[in-house]
Amino acid sequence: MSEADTDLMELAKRRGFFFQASEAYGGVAGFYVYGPQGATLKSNVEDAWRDRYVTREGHMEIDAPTVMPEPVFEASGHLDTFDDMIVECPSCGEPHRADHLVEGATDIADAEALPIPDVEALIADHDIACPACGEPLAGVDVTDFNLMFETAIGPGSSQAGYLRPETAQGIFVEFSRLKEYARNQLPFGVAQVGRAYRNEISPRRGLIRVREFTQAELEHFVDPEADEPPLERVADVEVPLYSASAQDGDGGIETMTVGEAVERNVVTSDWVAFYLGLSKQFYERIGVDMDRFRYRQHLPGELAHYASDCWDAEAEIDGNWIEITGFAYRGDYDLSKHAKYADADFTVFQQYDDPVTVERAVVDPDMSVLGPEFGGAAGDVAAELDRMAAAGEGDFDADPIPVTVDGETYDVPGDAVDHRVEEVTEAGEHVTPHVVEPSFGVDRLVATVLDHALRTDEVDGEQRSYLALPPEMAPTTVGVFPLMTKDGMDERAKDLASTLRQTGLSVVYDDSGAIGRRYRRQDEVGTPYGVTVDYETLEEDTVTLRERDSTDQVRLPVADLAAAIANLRTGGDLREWGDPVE
RNA sequence: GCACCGUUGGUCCAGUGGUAGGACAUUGGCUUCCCAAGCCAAUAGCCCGGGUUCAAUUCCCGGACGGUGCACCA
Repeated sequence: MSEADTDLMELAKRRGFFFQASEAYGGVAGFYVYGPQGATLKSNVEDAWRDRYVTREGHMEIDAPTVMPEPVFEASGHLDTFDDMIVECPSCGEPHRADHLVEGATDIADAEALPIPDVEALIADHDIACPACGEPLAGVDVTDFNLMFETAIGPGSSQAGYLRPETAQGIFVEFSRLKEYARNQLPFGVAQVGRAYRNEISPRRGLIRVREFTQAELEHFVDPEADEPPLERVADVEVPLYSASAQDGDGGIETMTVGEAVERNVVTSDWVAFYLGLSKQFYERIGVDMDRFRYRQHLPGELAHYASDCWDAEAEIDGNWIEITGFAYRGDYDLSKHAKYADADFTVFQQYDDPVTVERAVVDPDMSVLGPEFGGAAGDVAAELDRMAAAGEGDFDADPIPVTVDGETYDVPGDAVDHRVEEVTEAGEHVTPHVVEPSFGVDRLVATVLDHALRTDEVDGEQRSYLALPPEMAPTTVGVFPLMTKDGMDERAKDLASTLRQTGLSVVYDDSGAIGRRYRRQDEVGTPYGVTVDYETLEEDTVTLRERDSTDQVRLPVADLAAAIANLRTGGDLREWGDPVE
């Protein structure tokens, strides 16, 4: 842990950005509280995200429950793939993936699918030993460790539920309603900002790996055949790319435009490329240092069970690269899985430009004949006839027509089956949309923004540490101080603070201690502007306005203050608003 | 989950088998100050459980939490 990291943790705790939860009861690993500064900062980051990915892109936002019933996660694959079979060596204590050990010792390719008793038996039968120390593992319990938090829904013999491990499932599950709201038009995007939960084996490094966290996810549903991303909007955006091949070889980060990345096929999915470009602008806006930022492609073995191409946005914190966003092309994996398990429609009907006419074989079996003839099997026979016709199988000119169901052959009288080829006009088709998913870890964004904002410098020979947060992100926008608490300066300053608050600004009033100390206090929590009421204010209605990063000050009329601050927030120049002080 | 190290006012640290001290911060007063000034005062602490002991914040064991390494991270 470096000095900078320690400094940041200390600052975060002392000034109320974030701290360990439930410390009064000894604390619990992987849970954090955002304090008064941190909660506002986080909310500012979320607002900027909403503005970028929902408002400006014309997508919709929903807010789904964090608890969902078990079948959701059977469908999503999280029950199977999100849990690990652990066997712990009784001798050296090393935990191992039991299924991996079995796969290594046998021909079984997918031991994870086996029940635990079978895996335990296989370990005994094959004399599997601990890879670390050689101790035989026969007879040692294999335990399931699922990274999802389980809960019970309702009292008594309630149904099992889980805290969602990603917000995305709350969107996929509600797809059929959501597509209705999108008036059955692809493409459309659904966003969600909310909590997700993973029972991490080993939470680490402050906000970086926690058990309860906030995600901001966008699920962009597109027609894989017809929809193209508006690449021209981001074609000229330069992005630092760290490709899989560069990671394999000795290559490094290569900066190129999005257009070039697509051209050279460095990023294979155009949709992913589009979001890499769009998102870079977002990161810059919230204060991520672009010198400590890169897009890294997942290595083939690293891909999630649902993803075909995946890039992570990574930020360097304290010498380590951490994932702050995953950009995945999830294909139709999720919607197809839910379609299989759930009782709803996970497709969108796409109308053709012009209806097409196709020839289709249809059968119309006479059930008044099949029924008495085959009894209970009649329904299955009819279904099989249907299938045969659609597949172009079987000989419908024969009499009788042989139909095989469950290994038994039924002779269907030829005149009981009306078989013909019809011309059918189709206006469109049901398409399972593909999903492009930018998935942001909000807590990691906050951690990055703080880490990248922390500065130290010297003012008039005194050390100063401050957070160079973008004004839009800063928890407080302006501090108002009376130079002294006498001759009415404090009253005047309180009035001014109140007036500024009415304009919607986040304002702090402080009259404690010397003026310099008050500037430092606000510097430390990243407040970008400071206003000081002095004797001249009382006489001439002017104040000094101070900028955090430069500590420069100008004097300007009180009447101009709100406009000046609004202008500075959007990149204005302090010196255009008044004469420099000293 | 394993291993090593750590845990003392709000924060960062020092220290002790007889329950503790500093720095910074905070609050009040003096000072009336435009970049952490000075003086006075106040507030505030030994992670939890068990053991050894007349006595444990200190020693021993266990736990929780934190850091690091390994494993894990769909």
